[in-house]
Amino acid sequence: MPVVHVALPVPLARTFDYLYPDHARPVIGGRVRVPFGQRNAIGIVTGLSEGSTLPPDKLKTINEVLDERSLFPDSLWRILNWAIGYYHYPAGEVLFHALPILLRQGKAAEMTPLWQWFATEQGRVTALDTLKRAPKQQQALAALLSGPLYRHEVAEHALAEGALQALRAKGLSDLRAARADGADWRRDFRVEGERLRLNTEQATAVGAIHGDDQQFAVWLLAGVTGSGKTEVYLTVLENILSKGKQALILVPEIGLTPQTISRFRERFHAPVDVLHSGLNDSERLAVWLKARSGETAIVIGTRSALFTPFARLGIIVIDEEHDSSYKQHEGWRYHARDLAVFRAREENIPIILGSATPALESLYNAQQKKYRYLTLGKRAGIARPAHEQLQDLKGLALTNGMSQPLLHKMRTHLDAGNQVMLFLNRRGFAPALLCHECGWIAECPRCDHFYTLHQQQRQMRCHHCDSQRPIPDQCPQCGSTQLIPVGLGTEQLEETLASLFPSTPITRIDRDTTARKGALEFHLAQVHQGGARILIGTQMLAKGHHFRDVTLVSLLDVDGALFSADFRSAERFAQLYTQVAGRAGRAGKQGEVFLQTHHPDHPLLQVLLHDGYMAFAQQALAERQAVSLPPFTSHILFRAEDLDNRQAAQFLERLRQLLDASPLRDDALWLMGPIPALQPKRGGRFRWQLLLQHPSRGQLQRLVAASLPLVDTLTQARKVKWSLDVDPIDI
DNA sequence: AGCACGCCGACT
DNA sequence: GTCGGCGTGCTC
Repeated sequence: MPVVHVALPVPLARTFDYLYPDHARPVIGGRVRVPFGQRNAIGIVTGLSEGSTLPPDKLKTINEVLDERSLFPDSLWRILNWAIGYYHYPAGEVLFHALPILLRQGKAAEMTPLWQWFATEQGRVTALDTLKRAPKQQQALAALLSGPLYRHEVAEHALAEGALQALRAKGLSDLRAARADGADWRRDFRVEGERLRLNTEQATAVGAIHGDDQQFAVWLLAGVTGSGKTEVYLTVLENILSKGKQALILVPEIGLTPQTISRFRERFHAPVDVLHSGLNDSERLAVWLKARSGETAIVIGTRSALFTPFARLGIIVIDEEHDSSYKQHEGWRYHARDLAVFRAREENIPIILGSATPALESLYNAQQKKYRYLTLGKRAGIARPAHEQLQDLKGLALTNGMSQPLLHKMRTHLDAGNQVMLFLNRRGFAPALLCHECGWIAECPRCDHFYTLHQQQRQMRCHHCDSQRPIPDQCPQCGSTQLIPVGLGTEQLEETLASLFPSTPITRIDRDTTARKGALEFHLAQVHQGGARILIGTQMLAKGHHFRDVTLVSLLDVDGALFSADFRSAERFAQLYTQVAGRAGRAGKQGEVFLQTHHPDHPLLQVLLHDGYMAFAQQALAERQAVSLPPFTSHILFRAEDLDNRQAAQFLERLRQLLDASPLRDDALWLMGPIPALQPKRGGRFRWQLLLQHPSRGQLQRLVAASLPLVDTLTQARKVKWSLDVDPIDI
């Protein structure tokens, strides 16, 4: 009895067997509609076989076959199936994750016609003057006279749908379904726009990649900020695209700037598609289809763009490869950079990992000769490296977190007509609200975490669970009205600076000021136009934004970043610092970086400042090796949470016993836990974790793979919410 | 994840 | 007497 194995989007490791339908032929990698419990579900066929382990009378029949061919090119199919095993995540969830929403819902995997506005015959002969009383319609008709306009482009042309509808009512315009032009870009591909002249290092890098760009190779391109990595990508792409092959560019979540996109668009006479958060579901599907058919040449996108199918993929570029947004933080916790390397191998194409501050893992791989190392050490153009100054805060009076020397520096730079950028990694007004009489502190009951005071919104907010409460007038414990904010956040910093520099415009960029769509772009534009002279921001501000007139950059709270329980915090700080330092003083102006700390002698700071990121990285790698941390060992982290603060720990304890008892367990395995998570309570749930560490990734994988089927037999498994994180980056 | 079944508390 | 709370179990 031949059956079809189907993966369904449910958190279950197994697939389900179905009988063939009468008139259609299911294919591996294609979707089917099947009865599942009481409902109908869409599944993906993972295999066809001659029989099932279940008796035939238990099997149901496939209702409908949705695809005549696989939705996944072979290489993508192999990667996803490998990832199911590596991340120990249910097949259905992984496969569905890799599809656009509309395909998950069962929509056809074919181009839907795009609606296009055009001027009717009557519209074309009508004099524009007759629409004098309706300027919007006049504008719209004028636009149509120069050519038809896709409906989704209406807003981009600053036109209104309403005006076009009004024209239609007058018989001057109409809508028609149009296929997007299916012209083959390869026929008239050419490089256009202004090519920058490459310096020696850039030319060497391009030459090396160019010389070996027809097969798998991982290139780690370590280029200091401003050294022209993008120009290297563009030049390498010329060769790939001219052979008719496509390119995939991954960028971090907030690195998707209009400037980056336009550089790709301007350089090549070829279609460039961007997968950004502003797209709706059908636009995403359109990009997916165009990439699969080979109709688009370049796809630029964030993490999930990795799963785009391509007809002829020729290269992958991961920009800012160290960025933590490449790691998915919930559900299927894949790392897009790691999967991209795997994909490049499967496709037998080159991949470029670019960063000014490569991840220690990547540098280690380069040392192991798995990656080929290219370096760009010179800042392109006339920019000079920034001066660095460590300010010892011990014994100094602080004005809301700022020392006198810093304020003095700020004045000097502002007086010279330049901009100043201040980093403080704490949004809100103050991180706590305290009663002056009795010492009571406002705490979120669901997280046991202090509420952050947000004065503008007149609220206290918990930054862990996002709950909010009004600011109390009185202490609930003693009734005192003397409630005082403790500590410093960006909101308060802005207020303080506004009184210290009353005539200087200030812009604050953090999650609170950029929550509204387009708000970030608005603030950035304001800074670029010089409308803001002091910039205050959290880490958000560090990534990818280049401001020409910023000459002073300051990290106000270095110590907060330096002393943390997470062994990766030093690496992250070094990356932030290096990125930030690179922001100061471009365009020929001398930049300065000003660090405030109580520990100016900290060895990490010393190495970082005197010898730079790469020297720091060498030292950090040596330390990791000495204490057997990644990349010298491999981690798998089990997390569990409960409501009573008993079950999660119990579950992990039983899991630990189970792992200890496994025949695959060896002496090299190091088990840590169960211990409370770094954030032990969140949203009313108690969180625990169990860390597995092993020098051999393969051994660790085999142990976990063999033990997981037994986890479901633990009685606590259903009572707690548990998950597994392979190669966790926040422990 | 959904969805049904099932067995105990506050309502017309 | 019923509506509905969410614990438990199953989905080819």
